[in-house]
Amino acid sequence: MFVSEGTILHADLDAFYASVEQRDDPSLRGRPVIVGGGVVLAASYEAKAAGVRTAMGGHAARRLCPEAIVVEPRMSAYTRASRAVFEVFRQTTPMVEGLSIDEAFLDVSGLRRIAGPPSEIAAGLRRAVRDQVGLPITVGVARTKFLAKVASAVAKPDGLLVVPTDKELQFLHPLPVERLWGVGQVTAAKLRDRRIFTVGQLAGLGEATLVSLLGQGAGRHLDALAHNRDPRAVQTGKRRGSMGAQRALGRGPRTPAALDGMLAGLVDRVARRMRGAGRTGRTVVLRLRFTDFTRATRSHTLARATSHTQTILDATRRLLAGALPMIEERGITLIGISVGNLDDHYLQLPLPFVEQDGVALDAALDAVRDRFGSAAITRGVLVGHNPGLEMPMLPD
DNA sequence: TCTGGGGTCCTAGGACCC
DNA sequence: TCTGGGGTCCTAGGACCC
Repeated sequence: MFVSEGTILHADLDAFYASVEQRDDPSLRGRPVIVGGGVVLAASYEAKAAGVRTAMGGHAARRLCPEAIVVEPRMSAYTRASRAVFEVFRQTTPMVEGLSIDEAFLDVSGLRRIAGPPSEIAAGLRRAVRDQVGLPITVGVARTKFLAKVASAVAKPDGLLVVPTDKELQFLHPLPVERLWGVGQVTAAKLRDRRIFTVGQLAGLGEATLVSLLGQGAGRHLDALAHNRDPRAVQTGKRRGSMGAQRALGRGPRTPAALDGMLAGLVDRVARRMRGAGRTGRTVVLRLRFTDFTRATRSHTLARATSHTQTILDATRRLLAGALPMIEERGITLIGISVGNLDDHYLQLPLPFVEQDGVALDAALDAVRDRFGSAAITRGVLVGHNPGLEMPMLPD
C-alpha cells in the first residue's frame, strides 16, 4: 500500500561524543560511558539508562551510575567524525542544512526517481553512516522540518521513524509539550500551571491565549508548531552569526590582573578562529556569570568589522573595566567573550592598486588572485574614496 | 544537581532619523 | 508648546538548543 511521505529528513547522531568514544575504544562498548568530568557533555545509552543526563554535574552523574567510565572529551575526534558524517549526508543529497555538530536536515524531494521514496533513502543513509563512519544515527522523516525533528527524537536511539502525511496530528498531539521546539523549563512550567501537558491540549488553546501567556513571538511560534504549520525550507550554506569562547572559573576571588590574562587568552582564541574562517565581526560581547549564578552581558559595537586581536581585546578590556564593581560585589564564576555581527573578511589593498573608482578593479583582482589563488576570491567591491579595495574572502 | 562550552532567536527600551 | 508614525541600530537580558 502506498503511504504518502514527507521529503524532509532529520538525521541526529545518537549520544554523539559517547558513541565516538565507544567506536574508538572497543573496551567501552556496551558499558556506561560519560564524556566530561566536571559536567556531563554526553552519556552513552547505558549511562542514560541509569538516569545520567547531558549537562548534569559530574558528582550527581557518578552517584547515579558509579560503574560509569568517565572519559575526557576529545573535541578534534568529534569534529573529524562530524565531517565524515556530513560527507555521507552530502553523498545522499546536496540539500543539507547542518544544525549542530551532530544533526542536520536533508531535503530529499526530487530524489524519488533515482533513489526511491524518502523512507528508503533514510534507511540507506543510516546504513551508510554505520558502514562508513561506524556510528549509530537516528532519522526522522516528515513533511516539515519541525515534525522530522520530533520524529527523530521519538525514534532514538538508532531508529528510523516516518510520519505519514495523513497521520501528522495523530502522531503529534499525544506528545508532551516539552517535545516542541522552544519549550524549555520556563515555558513548560507556565503551561503546566494552565493544566496544559500535551501538544494537543496546547493546540486547542488558540493563538490569542498563547500569545497572552507567552508573548507574541513564542505564542505564535508554538501555536504554529502545535498544528504542524512550519513552512521553513531546508537551507544550505547557512553561516554562523557569532563566534565566542568562555571559561568557567570555579569559586574563589580573582584579581583584575588574572581576569585580564584570561580575557586575553579568550580573545586570542576567538580572533584566531575568525581569521581562520575568513570572518570579521563588529559587536563584541563580554559575558559574565556570578557565584549566585546570575548572569550579565556587556556589549559594544565597533565602527567597523575586524578580526584583529588587539582591537577586540581593547574593546573587551573597556567592557571588563566597566563591570569590575559588579564582579567585586557578586563574585565571578565565568568569563566569556563573543564577537557577533559576523561578516566576510575584507582584505584591504593599499592605494596603488586602485587608480580610479572602478577602473583598476580587474587589475587589482588579478593581483589578489596571484597572491591568494583564484579560489580565495568570491567577489570584489570598490569602496568609495576610501582607500582601497575591499575583498571578501571565502567563508569557513 | 551546585552546574561546560558553544551557539540561536526574541524582547524591550532608548537614540536617532525622516 | 505640544505633538505623529515608522524605521533602524544599539544594548541588555532571557529562553532555549546541542
